[in-house]
Amino acid sequence: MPELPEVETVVRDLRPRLVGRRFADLRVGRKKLRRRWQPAWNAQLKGRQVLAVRRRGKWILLELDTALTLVVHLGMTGQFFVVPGDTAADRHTHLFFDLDNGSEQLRFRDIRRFGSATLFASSSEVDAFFEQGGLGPEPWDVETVYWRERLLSAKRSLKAILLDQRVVAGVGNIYADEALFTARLPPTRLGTDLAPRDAERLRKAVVTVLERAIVQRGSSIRNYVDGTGLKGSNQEKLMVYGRMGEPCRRCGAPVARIRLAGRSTHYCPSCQQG
DNA sequence: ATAGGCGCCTGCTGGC
DNA sequence: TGCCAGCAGGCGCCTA
Repeated sequence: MPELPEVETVVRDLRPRLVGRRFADLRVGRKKLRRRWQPAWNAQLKGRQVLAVRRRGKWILLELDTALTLVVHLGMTGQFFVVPGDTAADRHTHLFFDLDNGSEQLRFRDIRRFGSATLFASSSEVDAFFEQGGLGPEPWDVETVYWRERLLSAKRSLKAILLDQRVVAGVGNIYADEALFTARLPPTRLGTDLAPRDAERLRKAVVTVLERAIVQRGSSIRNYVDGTGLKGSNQEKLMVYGRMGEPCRRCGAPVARIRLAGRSTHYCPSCQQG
């Protein structure tokens, strides 16, 4: 579900609500998430204070005192938000953190449970974890030369390249399609076939669509909510994603949908011939 | 070395 | 109404 803009919105919402506060108590549901919760973490987390809330790619990092870091991924349907402690919870809510006196709670809710929460003992362990996964740079840190190298390093479609978290961190299915539309490049084009000026246009388009989506507080297609439980509005601004058969907002031709890189892929056959 | 398929899960929609 | 297929903001593993 959530890509970089959605995760960034959650982080920005959580930051003022969490920094400086303590996990007075916590409760963990029985259903397992993608990465197994270790029972020993309960005792380690209890009483910890939140020092910082950060994002790296689609990962959320809660930095705690005593160097602990809770690393959360929202998967497809994950939600991470603060609500009054007496708010009703359903069977899909898996983690409950009482903040200070428990008048408010940080909760992790995830219908499909592709999400995860993992406790690391230090920031260097977190770094090693990202290193091991080969997590690429944040989109705004992608340099022209690096980008060119990555496009040329393998013979695969632009869509597959954009979805590869090792190339650039944070882009998912929605914003890959949106960036390709903005750059006016077909998703099936091979990275090895891009002229330098096309590559540069795509690099910039990724940043543009992500920044716009952050301003709109993310795209709520189905399940996504921000750090307070509210929907974003970027779904109203999408140019191609989820619009198969509808007229292209630029030229009026019907938006097409194909299967590419294992994912549903939307594009305008007329605009994206680059 | 890449694409494609599957698995992990649950819920929703559309067709018959 | 019921059933079944197909779909979904992710990602890791396997095979050819």
